Amino acid sequence: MPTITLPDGAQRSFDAPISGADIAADISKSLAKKAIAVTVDGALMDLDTTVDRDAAVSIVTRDGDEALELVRHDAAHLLAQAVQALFPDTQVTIGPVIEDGFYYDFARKEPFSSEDFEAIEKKMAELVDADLPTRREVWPRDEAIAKFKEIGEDYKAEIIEDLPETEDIKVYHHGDWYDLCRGPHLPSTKHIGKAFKLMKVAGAYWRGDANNEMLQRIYGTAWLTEKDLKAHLHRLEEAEKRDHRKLAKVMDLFHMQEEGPGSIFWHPNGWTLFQTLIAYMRRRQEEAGYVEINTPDLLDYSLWETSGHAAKFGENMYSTVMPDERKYALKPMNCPGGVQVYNHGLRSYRELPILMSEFGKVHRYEPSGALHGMMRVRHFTQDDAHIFCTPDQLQDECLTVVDLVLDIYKDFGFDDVRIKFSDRPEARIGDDAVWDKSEAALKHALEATGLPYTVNPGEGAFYGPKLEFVLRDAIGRDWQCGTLQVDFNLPERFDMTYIAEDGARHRPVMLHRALFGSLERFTGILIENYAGAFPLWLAPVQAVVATITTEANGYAEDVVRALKAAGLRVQADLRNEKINYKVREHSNTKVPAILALGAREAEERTVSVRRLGSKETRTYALDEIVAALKDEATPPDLRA
RNA sequence: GCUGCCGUAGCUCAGAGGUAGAGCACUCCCUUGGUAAGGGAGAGGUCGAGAGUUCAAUUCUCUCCGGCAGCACCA
Repeated sequence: MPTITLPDGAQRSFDAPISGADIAADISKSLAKKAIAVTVDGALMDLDTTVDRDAAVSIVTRDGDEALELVRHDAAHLLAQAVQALFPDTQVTIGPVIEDGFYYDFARKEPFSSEDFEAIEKKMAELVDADLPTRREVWPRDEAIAKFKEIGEDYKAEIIEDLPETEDIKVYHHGDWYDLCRGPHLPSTKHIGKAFKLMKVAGAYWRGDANNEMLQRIYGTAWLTEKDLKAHLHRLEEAEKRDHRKLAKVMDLFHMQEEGPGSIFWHPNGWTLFQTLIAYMRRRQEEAGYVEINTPDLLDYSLWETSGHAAKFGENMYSTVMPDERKYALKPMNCPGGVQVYNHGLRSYRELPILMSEFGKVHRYEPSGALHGMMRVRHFTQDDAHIFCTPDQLQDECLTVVDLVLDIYKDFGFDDVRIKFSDRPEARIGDDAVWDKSEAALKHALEATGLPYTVNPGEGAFYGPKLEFVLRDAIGRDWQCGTLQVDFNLPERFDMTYIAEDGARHRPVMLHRALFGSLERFTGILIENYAGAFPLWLAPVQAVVATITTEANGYAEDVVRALKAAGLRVQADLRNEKINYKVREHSNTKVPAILALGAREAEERTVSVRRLGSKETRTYALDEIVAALKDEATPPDLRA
């Protein structure tokens, strides 16, 4: 006879197995009305689940934390039900909950278009109004396969065939319509509500495998209330305004054109930002004991065969046979170049660790569909470095890199960096003892930060484990920026050695690390992170001196000269335009400080300053504002 | 690379089987104006490229190139 324990600690005993719904009813009438599911010993289950043993039970209502996921999952079913009602020639496959919503993958010859959405949404709303009750059935495996095959749902049949023998084949009915599903689900369609919206349709491979047929995936978003839905749509709109591709146009940072797919034409403003980032990184690295090198972009293909890139990465490499009949390839990575520098001469253990950095431009023939603004390009600059050290030094070096990268991200306002740890993959080189050591070193360095991280089992490089530092863009996409990898492979392939204390040659360990990762990608992330409103030290144009009347032109030139002398990036706007016009234009292009000058300022040797994002103006003495801006424009690493 | 959508002036976009329009930007003129668009005039396009259908294609069809969304890929 079950005794159930409620979240507040209260216990209730029942004479016979009892359903979640009845437990709710036993507690209160109002709760029974609001109940949509139960958790039994922490596991979320259907409301009609029968509890036949002692357990901790809580009744889930629409106010509970679990409600949103249930609503979204039911919304996915609702979508499938509506689609099959309207387009009977459609097969269903899977429809999971994702961040902010759900999707459902359909197989149908005719493409869906977003024009179909209105009709589908209308149908979904009708099904909600119909308040179709949910009914769960457990079917014998063979019958389930036969049934789904019979009704032409081959994908469902395939899913069941692949389910473990031990798993119940659960089928959820919503009215007449039914779907294979693990559950749980809401008691009826009414509980889904109508705060959902279909967002987009796109192709997706069956079971995520590019060798399989392509299905049509319809994405939707679903929320508990209309207000939440509106807020979400508003957030999306706001995020779109931060899109670096749009802002880069407005701010005149770079452009791309057809002849160079995935290639950036840096404009003066963008290049200034790029160079500011490099200068910053160069200082940080120098301070951390790095030396900087530079190696050729184009090298004989044999080098890439030695390194293993030809075999592993060849499809992504640009290569060409020249009139001298030699085959050359543009470097897709900097590491072999760095190794050549290391190998040029004998190395002593006394030199190690060697921290060798290179701002190297790498060239990768990325799949056309992967290209995305500055985030995924075919030619990009890495703030790369290779650390050559003894196995004993490995752990300390990892730790130093992790500390450095996180400290650097802080300078750019990134506090919530996602970190991923990827360990040994199936296909790998090196014996397990070496992997044990390298994984432990990397993991220890990571854990020393105290930051949360996720593990990607088996996702490491074939030559060693890696850390990825992931930043999120304005539209919610995650991009890997920094990385730290342990490598036992290249030292082997390139026969790298150092002379140890014992006078014999030993094999060094190599760390690959990039902190920004790609300057191009990091710039894109930065634009979105700041919505273009850069802190002064990063802003390509830090101040504009705008005249109100031509009478102030002479004085404006003095002001510009004074600001330039203080090392500031400043432009004069002496155009015959009203100050309103100038303020508007320079605000739109995100100039952090507008210094307006009229007859009064010229007379008093002052400037009237308006800062981006503020409507106020303040008047300063010239010396005062020059000093203040100079101070503010000091990069974070150069501050006292 | 795959599926779908898209490609018109520097930018944002409208348009239609009879060879093109707006706003902003640009040039010139007037205006010297005090913190988010002063007024006027002018210039600017092989309608992504190629082929086909048609009396006629920028518009319809096909191929290619490029972009967007997602998938796959991604040190």
